[in-house]
Amino acid sequence: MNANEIVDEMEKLFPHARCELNHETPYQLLAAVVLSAQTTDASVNRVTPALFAAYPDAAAMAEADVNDIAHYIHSIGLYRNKARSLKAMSRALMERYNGEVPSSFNDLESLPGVGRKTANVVRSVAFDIPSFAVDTHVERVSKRLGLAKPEDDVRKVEEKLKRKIDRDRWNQAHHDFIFFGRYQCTARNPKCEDCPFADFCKKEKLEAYKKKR
DNA sequence: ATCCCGAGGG
DNA sequence: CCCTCTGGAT
Repeated sequence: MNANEIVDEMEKLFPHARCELNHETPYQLLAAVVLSAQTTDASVNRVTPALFAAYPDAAAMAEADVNDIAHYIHSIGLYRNKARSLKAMSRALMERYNGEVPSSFNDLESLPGVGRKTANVVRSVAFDIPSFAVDTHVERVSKRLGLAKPEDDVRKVEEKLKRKIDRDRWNQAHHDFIFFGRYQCTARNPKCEDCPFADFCKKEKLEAYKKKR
């Protein structure tokens, strides 16, 4: 089964795969993705309504007190770093981009608290520019399905996925991988019984590799 | 005890 | 490459 056929199967399993971070604007998506590091989307969605009611855009967040931001997002963890990032990112947006979220990868990645993964998600979801963000789910699923090698870093995984999957499918495939990873091919206790990829899965091999290092 | 749509610093 | 930041869910 080649990569495009794998994506076909994922889309049969999860026909409604999409971004699950609630947001109204590109700025709110950007902020929500920054908050989503090492946290579930459900947890982020619990804090963003009050956070965005208080600070709906870059102009408001740029003027906010970091401790006040931290109070709103405390329950999601890593809250000190994230509060600092939100304020610094928003100030940079005001100073360099007139408060608007830029669509270029380099502009996005230059923002405080915004790395490769966040920049790719914003380009894909907010601007519909073909991208492939590699997060914990995409990396795990790609390696289990043999689309990447155990020793590949996220950068290498992204390269391989882009090479193997048709460009016009990148944005949807990203969400297909996330849903598959989140609801079927979970990190712990994956549902291998009814998995269409079980016959060529590299899960055991991958765990053997991880153990001896 | 492990994992969750990571980024920055060493 | 590594480490740290961090609460909540399982």
